[in-house]
Amino acid sequence: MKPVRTRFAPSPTGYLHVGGIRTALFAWLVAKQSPGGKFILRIEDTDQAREVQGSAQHIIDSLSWLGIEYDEGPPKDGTRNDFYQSQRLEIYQTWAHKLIDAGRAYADPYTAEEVQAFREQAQKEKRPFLYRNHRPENPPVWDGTTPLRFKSDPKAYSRHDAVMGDLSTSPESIDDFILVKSDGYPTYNFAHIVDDVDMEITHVIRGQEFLSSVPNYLNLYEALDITPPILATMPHILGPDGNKKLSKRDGAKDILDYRKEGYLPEAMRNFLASLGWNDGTEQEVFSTKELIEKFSLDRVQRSGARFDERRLLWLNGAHIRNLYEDDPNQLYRLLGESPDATFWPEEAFAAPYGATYRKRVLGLVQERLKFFAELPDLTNFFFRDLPVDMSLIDNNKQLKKFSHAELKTLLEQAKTTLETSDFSSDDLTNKLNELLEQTGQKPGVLFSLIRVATTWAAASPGLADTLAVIGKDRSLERLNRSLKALL
RNA sequence: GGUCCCUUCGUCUAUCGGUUAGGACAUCAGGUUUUCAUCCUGGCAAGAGGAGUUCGACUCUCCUAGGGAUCACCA
Repeated sequence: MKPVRTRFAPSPTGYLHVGGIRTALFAWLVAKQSPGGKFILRIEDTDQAREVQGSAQHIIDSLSWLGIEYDEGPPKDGTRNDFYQSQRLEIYQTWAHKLIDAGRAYADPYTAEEVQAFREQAQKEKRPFLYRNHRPENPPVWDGTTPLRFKSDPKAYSRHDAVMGDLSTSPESIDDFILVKSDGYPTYNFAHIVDDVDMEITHVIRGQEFLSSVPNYLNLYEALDITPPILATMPHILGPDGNKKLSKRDGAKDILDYRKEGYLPEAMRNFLASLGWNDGTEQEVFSTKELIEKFSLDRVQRSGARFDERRLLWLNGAHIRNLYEDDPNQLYRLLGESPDATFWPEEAFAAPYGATYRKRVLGLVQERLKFFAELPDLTNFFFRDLPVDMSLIDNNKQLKKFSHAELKTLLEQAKTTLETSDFSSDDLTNKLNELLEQTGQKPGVLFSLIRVATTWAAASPGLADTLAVIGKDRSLERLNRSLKALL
């Protein structure tokens, strides 16, 4: 049994979005779950016109962020090697001549306009256009200045697709497609077949857009006397609305945008895998180790899955909580390691605060953190005094029933009591309970008031914990300031 | 139009002929001494339609409808 070798073969025409990266993930999982399996990255840059500068590097960076490391492929610094199709032109030439010699390829004598005329003619007659109906009887010798076409042998096929199951097609699906363009570059249809053989690829995993071309590929494999690899066709990921496949045009995000917003690669892998795959149990949260163990192509859904970012958000939160429980320092480290930016509020690195303080803050907010970029909103009041905002009191459903004078009296009492606390979390809890008795107020009123007066934030963690972290001096300072504001 | 694929809650999905059609996200309602979140409890919510096979069909077959892919010197 040959070792498993899978590949991801994008063309460098822009960034990667979730649709493309999911295909890469699945190919990677198939390779990793097999002992000795290899995952290969190949850049399909045979269309000079569509190539976008820097996108090969961008693809490499995206895979790297997601931890989808390839065993063979382009150098990480972006220099070109044999894993760029543009560097393999001689190889395609050699194979092209094999086909010519075998009488299975011929020079296309028509101009683009002539072919177009055939096409329109067929369309007018409401008949499918097949180039092979116009196959020239005595094609000229191919000199490389015209396209080279495959001389097909149309027939029906029944085949098995690792995802889609048993498929069958009629001879109408097969035509004389172009192998080599007049600029000397091979088409995808030709190049990928040659490369997959050359690189000993065992599983070709790719998107649904290629499904209708597969009969042509099968025909070419036969002409080349090659046993086709295992073919697996992934259904498309659909955009948030409509039934169109997810595309950059419709605003599909660059996968690296998720890094910028502070999503965990682990969560992203989980999310991607769950779009169209599950293991048949009710498990939702998977570690990557589990994905490698449990993934299988035959459990991939055959219909398209709609991309729902809310699910990603939830999964990311779940993974953040797991991460923290495993090792609080791990989350802390990740927050500092982003190549894009620090996720902490700017003030978090000012003089009075150190790693210990930031870690305490993180302990209080980790369970409400969905992605790192919202950290400043969740924690800014730990690091700076927020401006007094009376609407937080006047719009509060508990507090708006009271006059400012009444609230001020309550707050005075709170201050007196809190001044006697050592500001440990436990002692604060006791003191706050005493205060409830003293004032006869409901916690809803008293705690809301103190919370707002010491943070001026719309939301915060539990009161005692929050005050303990903010500290005695600063908490009392803020109380004084709030008392002044409550005239 | 030709060829091919798909069709279970709003969304992602489970079900290998027999289930009160299950779970998760989202949403709604409660609870956990305030808020936000977490966590817990509960609610709402689905087999596109029609024939057939069968004792029995979401599951198998056919038809219809709907959706999608593709029909480039793009991948």
